[in-house]
This record gives sequence, structure tokens and C-alpha cells, in this order.
Amino acid sequence: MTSQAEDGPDTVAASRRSKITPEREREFFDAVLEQIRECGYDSVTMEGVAHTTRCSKSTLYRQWKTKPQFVAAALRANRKVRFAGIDTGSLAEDLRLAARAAGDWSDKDTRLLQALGHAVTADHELAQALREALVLPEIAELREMLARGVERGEVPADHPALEYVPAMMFGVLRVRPVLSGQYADADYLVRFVEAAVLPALGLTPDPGRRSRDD
Amino acid sequence: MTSQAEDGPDTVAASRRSKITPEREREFFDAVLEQIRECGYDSVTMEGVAHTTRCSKSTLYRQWKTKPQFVAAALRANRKVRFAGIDTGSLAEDLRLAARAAGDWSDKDTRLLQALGHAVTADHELAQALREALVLPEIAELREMLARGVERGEVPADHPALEYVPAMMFGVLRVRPVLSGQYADADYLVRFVEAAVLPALGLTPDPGRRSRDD
DNA sequence: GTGTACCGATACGCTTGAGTACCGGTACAC
DNA sequence: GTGTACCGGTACTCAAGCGTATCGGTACAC
Repeated sequence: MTSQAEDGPDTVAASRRSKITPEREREFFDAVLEQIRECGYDSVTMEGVAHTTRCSKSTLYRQWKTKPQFVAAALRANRKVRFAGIDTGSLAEDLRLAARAAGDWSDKDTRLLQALGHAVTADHELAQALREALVLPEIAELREMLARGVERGEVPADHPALEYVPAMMFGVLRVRPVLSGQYADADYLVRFVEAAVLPALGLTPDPGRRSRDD
Repeated sequence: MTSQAEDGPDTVAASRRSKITPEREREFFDAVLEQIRECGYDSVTMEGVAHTTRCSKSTLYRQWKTKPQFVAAALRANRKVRFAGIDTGSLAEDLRLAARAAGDWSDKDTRLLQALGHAVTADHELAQALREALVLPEIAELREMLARGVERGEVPADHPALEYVPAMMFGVLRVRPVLSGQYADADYLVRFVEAAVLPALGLTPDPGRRSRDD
């Protein structure tokens, strides 16, 4: 595997004497991701992106060779830390906060993942970019959260449910639209954590059920 | 919205003096679904289906007006009862069996759902067909399973985790490829049920360990 | 002021696939 | 046997979209 497209061709704005500012680039990326969310990967057209950003197709093709490379670059630029700063000293509370945070981008992220779900099988670079943008960071953060809980002795290190928590959270998050037609909002996810994740981990949920009043 | 395409145009074989036997129709449906799984909805071509089934494009278009209608018909014909006959008298055992059963088509069903995930937003008939084929039956069966458990007194009727069990099962099932790159096989799902679903429901996986101590 | 290199616009070539039209062959009805 | 109606095959029209080429305009370097 040759890693020829690592950092170079992604954010071209700084190099190559391009007149495209990082802010402008951000507009391109936002536009293409939004178009993907709305129409699906295959239906996204470079012309459409060019039109909504009031640039020309040539401009896009000058920066990125092909459509998948363009999309991959947009995904990589979209990487964010989701659960940053969540460290309350209590695993249950951390999970609640993470659920609430996840619910806030549930809509956008889920639609993106859904729309790219299959396009990914064709282009490996795209697949990797998607994983790195929308999957791996959150998983890693969840695992750290759990590890801290274990370290504090809240959950035994060999608790069998531990390894399934990321899949549970992620699964419910992504699958809810399919089941009920609506995206998993923060309240739903917090209730899910309360009702299923914490009990599975042997953590006692709030007895009085005072889950959502900030 | 008038439901003009209900039963008539789906299975045309019997009507219209078509020489296409139900078995032949089944071949068409299998072919298109397999092509969807492999290439995604958008990349499926009527010509490809015609070629793999050694029929002509005309034949397909004679029976189904458009590609989405054809695919919707294929989905509707694909409806199956997944967890039929699972009723052991124990909710835990039922869930284990369901997990094992689900793992057996995990691959095919998940790929199909993934591939159609976004195509569905464009065509409402397709969306409904997909839900009726791959989502609603399994959910309904799971709910019945849970209801029986409640009726037998294994789980209190107001147990908060009850409503999340289908989402958990479905979520983990569908999301595993995204997380780990491999489909959720039967073993994985059974371990998940054991480690997370049963404890969440307050059912003890093995007698030596009571997880709820509030 | 001059030149270079990028920008936006437009037009084009090329491929692909949906859906249609037409054709000869053939099974089944009668 | 004769006719009808469907089958498979092929050729076609039409639209869309990728990626390329070309052109005038313009910002910035020097």
C-alpha cells in the first residue's frame, strides 16, 4: 500500500500559490458534504458543488484530481473531536454527556455515513477517510472513557459488556432512523444510556430518573 | 397519495399471460438484489440484471415500468419471517436463538440495507418496500418475543430497557462492519446478547452473578 | 508597467445507463 | 395449421455527468 495521498493533496490552499483561502476551501467541503447528505454520493455532481459555491468546475478539478479524492479530502477536513473534555470522574455521567453530544450531530453524521455507506466499498481511500472522520475518533474517545471508568474501579476490567459499549452506542445512533424514521436526538440517546448501557455495565442508573434537566 | 401499486404490478407472472414462471421471476429478483449488494443501488443496471439472468432488457421492462419499481418488487418478494418458531419459553434463550439466526443473514441483509440506505430517500415506494422487507418483520418478531417474556414475568412490563432491545440488536448487527470491518456473525451476536442485552434486561446470563445491586 | 498564474465561464468529448422500438423466433390456444 | 402474444436480441434516443480544453479577466510579484 502506497500512501501517496497523505497530507499533500488534501489541503492544497496553502501550497501551490492557490488563491483559494482555507475559508473558501471550507465552503467547498461543506457544500459537497451537504450535497452528499441530501442526494447520496453517486448523485453528487461536481457541477452542483461548483454551482452552489459559485465557483467553476475547473477550479475544483485544479485542486483535486477526481471526485472521490475531492470527497475524501472533504471528509478528512471534517475530522473533529466529538467528546472532547468529557471527563467528569464518573463513567455514568461521562456516558450521559457523550450521548448528549452525539445526539447533537446525530442528524448530520448519520446521514453522511448512510449516504457514503456503500460508495465506500468501491474506493478504498474514501473508505479510510470516512472511518477516520466519523468512526475511529468517537470510538477511541469512548474507549478511553471506559478505560478511565475501569481504572477508577467503577467497572471490573474484564466486564464482558465493556467491549460492546461502542457498538451499542454507535449502533443505536445510526440505526434509529431506519427503525423509527427519526434521527436519534440527544434525549433519546441519554435515555438509552440510562436504560440499557449503564445496566449492562452493572452501573445503577439514577434511581429517581432525573436524567434531563440541565 | 394513492396506493396504486399494491399487489398488482409486483408479481406479474401469474397475470397478463406472461410466460415468466414464478421461479424465473425469483431469478430476476435474486439477481437484482445481489447486484445491489455488490455494487450499490445506483450502480445496478437493468442491462446487468438482464445479462446475468440471460433475459433481455425488454423482458424486464415489460413486467416492471421502471428500475425503482422493479427493485421494490424484488424487495417485497424477499419478505421472510426471520425468527419463525423461536419460542423456547425463556426470553434469554429466545434472544440467543434470534441472535444466532440474525447472524446467519447478517451478511446479505446488512449489505442490502447499507446499499439501499440512501437510495431510499429518493423513492418513497422503495423506502416502504425496504422497511417491510428487512426491518419491520424482525422488529415485530422481537417485540413479540419480549412481550412473551414479560407475560411470563421474566421482565417487568415497565422495564426501561425493553423498548431499546430491538434497536440494540439491530444497531449492533448493522453497524459492526463499519466499526470492525467484518459482518456480525452469529457467535458475535450471541456473545453480545449474553454480555449486554440480557444484563440490561436484568436477566442473569449465568446463575453465579447478579448484576443489579441497587 | 509587465508578466505570470490562477480564477470563472463555457463548451466540448466521451461514457454510461434508462427506457423505447423493432425484429425474428417460438410456444401455446384453438 | 394458423394466429396471437410473448420472448430474447439488438439498435436506438436521450439525458446526465465526469473530466478536459480553451478563453478572457484579474490579482499579485517584481
